[in-house]
Amino acid sequence: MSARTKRSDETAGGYVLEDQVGHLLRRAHQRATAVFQGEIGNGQLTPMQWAALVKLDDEGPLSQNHLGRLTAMDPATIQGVIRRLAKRGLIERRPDTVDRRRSVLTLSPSGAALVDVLRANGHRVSEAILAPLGENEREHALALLKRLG
Amino acid sequence: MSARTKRSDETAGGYVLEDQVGHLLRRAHQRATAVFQGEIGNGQLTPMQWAALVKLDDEGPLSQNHLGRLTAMDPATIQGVIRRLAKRGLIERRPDTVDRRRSVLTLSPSGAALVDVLRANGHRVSEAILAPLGENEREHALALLKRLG
DNA sequence: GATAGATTGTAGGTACACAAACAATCGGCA
DNA sequence: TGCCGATTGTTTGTGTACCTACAATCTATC
Repeated sequence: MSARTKRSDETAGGYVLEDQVGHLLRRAHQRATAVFQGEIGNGQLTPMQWAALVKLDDEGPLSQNHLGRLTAMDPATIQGVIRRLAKRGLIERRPDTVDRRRSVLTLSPSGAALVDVLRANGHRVSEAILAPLGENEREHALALLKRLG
Repeated sequence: MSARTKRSDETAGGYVLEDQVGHLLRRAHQRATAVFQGEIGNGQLTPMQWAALVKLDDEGPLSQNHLGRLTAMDPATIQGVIRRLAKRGLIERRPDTVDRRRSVLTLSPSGAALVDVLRANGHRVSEAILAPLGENEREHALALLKRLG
């Protein structure tokens, strides 16, 4: 194999990059984040930061690792996300009086206000990502993705 | 809204993070890369590096940017991928005699050998990622993902 | 043949993503 | 009470991923 005989010349059963789930998932995710940047209405905000803000708004005060689990982020990853959000004043951290390992996270007033304003844009983001699919296919796509997660 | 009234208490139409395509795509992609690392059989190799190697094997010598386009990578991103693969001796770069801006990439003998050996594992990776779905759903899922990319 | 515009590769900066290793702290159990 | 294992958060290191800006080079057009 390799180099001389092109894959496209071969019969079925070949490994075609464009047909692999992993590659397709990566490309779809790529486009999804690009759409997010264009539609969320706040150039600073990334998808992860948005997820953290929304979850904090929905669930109320949480520890850092707990928020990470709810948003599917590594402890090392959520740490950076929180640091950047705190630096911008959207999140406040205070030590937990009961468990001295933890710091409790809450949305700042401006953080909560931002979430309220941008929630509508969040719906627009999801619609734009799903735009290539018909109305019936969207529910089906979501169901399949949930099983693949 | 925000903080006091939990989203989960509200009626339909709320913005639930777990139901957003972007979030689901991110989680599915997350799992896909984890499965890759476990099944590809080479601890060093990442999904992007694998994509670059396979495409080079399929298409023969290519310029760096061209390879990036074929694998859906930014010029700045493919640059790093190529640098690491070249450092490990899996890819060779030589200046293009015709267009002096370009450098032509080829698989080294060991790079080509690696692709040959691991192609079978590539199929195993894709199957493992799709394992949660039934036989009929897989084709449908691939088709939907192609339209979302 | 000169020049404007596009393309190629590089560099610096920011932001995920995860593994590995670590100190501080908590919880349960002897 | 004392200790061991688990949890919390941090740090370091590597690898995507994209933006902006840039120098070198090519191409199309005049």
